[in-house]
Amino acid sequence: MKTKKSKGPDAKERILDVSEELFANGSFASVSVRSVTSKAEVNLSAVNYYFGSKQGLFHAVYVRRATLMNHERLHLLHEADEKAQAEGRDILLSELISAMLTPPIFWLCDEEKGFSVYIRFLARAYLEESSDMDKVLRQEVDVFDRFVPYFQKIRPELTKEDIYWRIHFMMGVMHHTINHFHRISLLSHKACEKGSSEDTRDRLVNFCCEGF
Amino acid sequence: MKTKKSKGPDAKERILDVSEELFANGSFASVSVRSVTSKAEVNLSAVNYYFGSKQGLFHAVYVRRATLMNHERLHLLHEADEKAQAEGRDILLSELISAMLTPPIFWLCDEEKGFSVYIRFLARAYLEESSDMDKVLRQEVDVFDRFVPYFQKIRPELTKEDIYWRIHFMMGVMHHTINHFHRISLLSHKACEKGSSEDTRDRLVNFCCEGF
DNA sequence: GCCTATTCTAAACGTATGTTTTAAACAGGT
DNA sequence: ACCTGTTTAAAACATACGTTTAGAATAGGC
Repeated sequence: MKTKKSKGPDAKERILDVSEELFANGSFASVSVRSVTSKAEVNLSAVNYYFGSKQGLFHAVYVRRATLMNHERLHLLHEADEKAQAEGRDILLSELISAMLTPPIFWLCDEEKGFSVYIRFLARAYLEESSDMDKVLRQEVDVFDRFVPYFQKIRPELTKEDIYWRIHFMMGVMHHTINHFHRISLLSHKACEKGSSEDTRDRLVNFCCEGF
Repeated sequence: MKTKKSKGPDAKERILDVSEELFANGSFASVSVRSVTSKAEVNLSAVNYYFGSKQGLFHAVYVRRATLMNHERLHLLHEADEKAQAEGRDILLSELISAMLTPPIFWLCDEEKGFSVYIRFLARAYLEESSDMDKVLRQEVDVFDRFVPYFQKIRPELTKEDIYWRIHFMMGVMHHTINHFHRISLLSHKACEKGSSEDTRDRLVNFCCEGF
């Protein structure tokens, strides 16, 4: 019997928003259920009520936006593919890489929605040792598999192994860029500042294209 | 009054070894002082006795090998520089990048000593939010500064900003490779296995060279 | 207005945490 | 042997943790 909630913008959603942010800034263990519930202004037991456990909450944060992001990736891939076919040419390496990296990078720089927080959350989630995470990552792996044939088509000299390694490296650059977005200015003694999303994306895509 | 210790290979060192490993596999918060002391077979209070606090222990783990690693980097840089001068040529880009990446990557693949654990520890430490870490990273930043003029010499078309960005990306690929060393086989459906240290290093250096 | 399922609240539980304290054991130096 | 500084030991401290429980509040369906 679905009803309207009492407390404004849905307590459940508010918990997800808050924990997304906290998990983005700290490790799983360093974020307490109490810090979540107090910041979300819900009762302590709400987390266990809605998500069963702290681990369940973490999982829910991941799932909420993962599907959407991977759909965006596949959508961009599809678009680029159609455009290439229409122009009677192969898909470009930069288009492939851009399709993989643009959703997270754009989300990262998206100030308005909570997506930027999600991307930082994701990059951190990859480091959690929970055996859950491997299962959770499956979805992303499946998406990448869809890209592999395209890479092979335009770089036939590469083995599958080569391609997986390079995708692996690309994700590395990306996650690092995300996790240390704020540290580039420290490294460069303020020579570099956080630029626009396009600037960051272009630098990143460029680096990866050449590396590939 | 410096004396010989009673319990074999120095309790203090044993604590560092154990916590290095535990911090390499989990976040700061997820590692308990008790798990350290019990695995190191020392009394619970030993951590606070030797290092003042858990945070102090973490810091000590970092410091123990950081200086050595950065010395190795500078040593390789110096070697390459001398070799290039002797041959009357500019230093190669690959030599520069190799000097930065070889120490951590070789340590990573070094089965014998505890260095491999340290490298994983390091990559994780970068993500700890403690304001301490920024100070701790200064040392590495200083080393990279020594490399910048060389990059500028052989790539005069690049601005300092460009160079910092690319060093930034390189560290990203490296840390990711380290943190997800075990996951490459998951991503590739077992197509890729953890190869030799040379293989990994070469792939990595190559990717970074081209990206640069 | 009553019923039922859902949501929220407050309190408590048991355990694990980092740190401190107090005292015992120990190892040279003289 | 005695002293002194260092290291180990066991216990206790206070707090923070994730989770559970039992009951109050709430909202629609009829």
